[in-house]
Amino acid sequence: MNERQKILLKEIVESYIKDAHPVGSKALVQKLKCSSATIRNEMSALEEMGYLEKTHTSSGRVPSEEGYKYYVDNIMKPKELNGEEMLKLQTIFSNNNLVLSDAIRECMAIISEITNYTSIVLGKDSEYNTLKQLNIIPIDDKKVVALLVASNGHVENKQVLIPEDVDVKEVVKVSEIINKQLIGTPIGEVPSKLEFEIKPRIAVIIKEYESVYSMFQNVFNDFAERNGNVFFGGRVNMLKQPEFDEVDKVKNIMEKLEDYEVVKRIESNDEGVNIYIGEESEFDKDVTVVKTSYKANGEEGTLAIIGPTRMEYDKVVTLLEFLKSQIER
Amino acid sequence: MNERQKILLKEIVESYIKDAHPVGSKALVQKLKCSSATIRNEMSALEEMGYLEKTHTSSGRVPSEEGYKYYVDNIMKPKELNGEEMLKLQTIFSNNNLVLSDAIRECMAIISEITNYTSIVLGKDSEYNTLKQLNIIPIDDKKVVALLVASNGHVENKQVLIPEDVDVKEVVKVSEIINKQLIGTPIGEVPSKLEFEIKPRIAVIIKEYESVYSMFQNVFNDFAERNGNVFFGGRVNMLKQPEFDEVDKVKNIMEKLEDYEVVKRIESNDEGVNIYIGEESEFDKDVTVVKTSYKANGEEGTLAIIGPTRMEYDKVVTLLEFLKSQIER
DNA sequence: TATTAGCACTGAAAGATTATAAGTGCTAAG
DNA sequence: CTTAGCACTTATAATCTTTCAGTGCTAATA
Repeated sequence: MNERQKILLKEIVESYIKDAHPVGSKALVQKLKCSSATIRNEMSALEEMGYLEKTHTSSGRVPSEEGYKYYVDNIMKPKELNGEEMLKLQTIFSNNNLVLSDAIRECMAIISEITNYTSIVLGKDSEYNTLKQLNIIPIDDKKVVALLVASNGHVENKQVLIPEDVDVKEVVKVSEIINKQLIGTPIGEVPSKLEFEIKPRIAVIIKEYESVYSMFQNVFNDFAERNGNVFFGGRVNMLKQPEFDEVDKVKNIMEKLEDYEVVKRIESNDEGVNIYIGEESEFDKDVTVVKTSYKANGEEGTLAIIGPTRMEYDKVVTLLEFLKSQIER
Repeated sequence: MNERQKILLKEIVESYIKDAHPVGSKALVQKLKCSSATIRNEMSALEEMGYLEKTHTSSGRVPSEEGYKYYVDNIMKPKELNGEEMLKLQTIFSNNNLVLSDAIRECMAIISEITNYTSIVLGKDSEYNTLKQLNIIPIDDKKVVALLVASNGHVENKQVLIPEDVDVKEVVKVSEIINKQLIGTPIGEVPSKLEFEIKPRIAVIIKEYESVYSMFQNVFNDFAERNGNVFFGGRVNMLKQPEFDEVDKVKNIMEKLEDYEVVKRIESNDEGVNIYIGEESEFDKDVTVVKTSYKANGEEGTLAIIGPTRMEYDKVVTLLEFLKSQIER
């Protein structure tokens, strides 16, 4: 691709991102300093190469998925953030009462507001995240609250009814065994340890051990695959984009966002900021997902922005990179 | 309103609920056993009275807000549930591992699925709900997890950074004082007791008591006005209704659903099932909110269904009543 | 050889026109 | 009081026309 074609692609992508209208040759004579005929020639070359598309035979050009990709990989320059926005994000990190994961969520909510895209924070239990404590708090003689605290500070709580034939005291006793035995175990390994190390031990001391065991199994399973660890910011922003003007399309995307299985797949392990445009976003041909992972103080997870393919890539990438740098300080 | 007019209104409302088409006079000759001209006369009487509307001069009739209200208050009969649906809901309650609040949420999710409307469960801290326990669990020397357990089994957890100049041990000490002093205090009164009874006491033993106090204040404030107590089921269902075919309209409604202040206003204290049609729904002129309160084992809250004014009122009311009866057993 | 002016052509979008169908209200007769 | 009959209304859909923003191609030009 020659230099002029690059400039042309850049201008087309940026103009289309800006106002969602197909770009015609005349609109670019100023920028390219050549006639519209020349631009048309280059445009049709770029179309040949697969970087541009027409909405109909005589319309202006629109970037194709490939076009966006090329733009993102080879043309786009990081956009410097405006001071106000940077300040907003920094202020949150300088608030000392705020714990990292809350700060991240607040920042992503702000980024959603700034950009009008939807943001997602996907927490992850690292393999270094271990069981710190299990508390059983009796509420009445039928119900206890099980509290699980992980070494990274995450807490899961679950109310459980104790089986008819079991005494609260026995449940507490089991929890003490678990505490002695399993503290320090990586969260992922807890269920299996529970089965092979704890179950036999409680079988000895409690008659109805099956039901007690399955009660704890229940609690820990929830912990291991907990869905509570997802945060959404600006979910409604999706509805503000002109490409999502059909309720049906929005419905499809929203349904995917409600489906934990789909959202979980966004998870990233890549240090860098990655961009999934169109079909590869797995949401819709007109959707882009920008994501990166973060890691700090034992906290670990994914930051993602989801919006139209016609996205302000430079801004989003810069914002995510900036937030990431703040997190890792 | 004479008998025939009642029947007419019933048929029009039900037909419109069923397929969202304005109802013409001819379509009803079968049901009313009189000529279309007679029906037209009655229709125009009902329109005069404000129960029907036309979408344009020569269209069929559509129920007005008043029409729905009259239908709901004076005509509608509770619909008997089909066995399969009843069974689904009952099964959830017969699952013994499931705690009441979780069962309620699952049921409302199912009701959303059955009806294609959106469901909301709004928990409420009753005045009988008291502080059961405060745990401080040190994560590292800068961070602790504060766990608050209420007498109804609800748990709130918050990670907090301890102020620079304060030692973890002091924080734990304060938590012990709070535990001794405040257990059994209704949640709503905790913040003020904290200020007037606890603050003076910790001032004596800790130098930097201001920052420790504000830390706890922070934690308890969150507990008192916690937003985590809202559950949504079938949020996307809104998008399936033909009256919500404009993205803009959907956007407005969705924005309100995201706004805790608005959602909180749904809260009901009424034993019965109440229906708020159109403007009085506070969401949109085409939205209806059906809601009722529940109370059982110290759990208390509101069940609400939100959908189009063109709602299957009989079914929704029956479902809510059935669920309520299950809860209160 | 690369650029550009010129021009015929294309298709979407918007407006005008018409036909159709589903409904109404009103009148007059049963 | 009910109903048949009919003129009238309006949305909806289909067809046609115009306009306009764009194209691609050709031939002339630097």
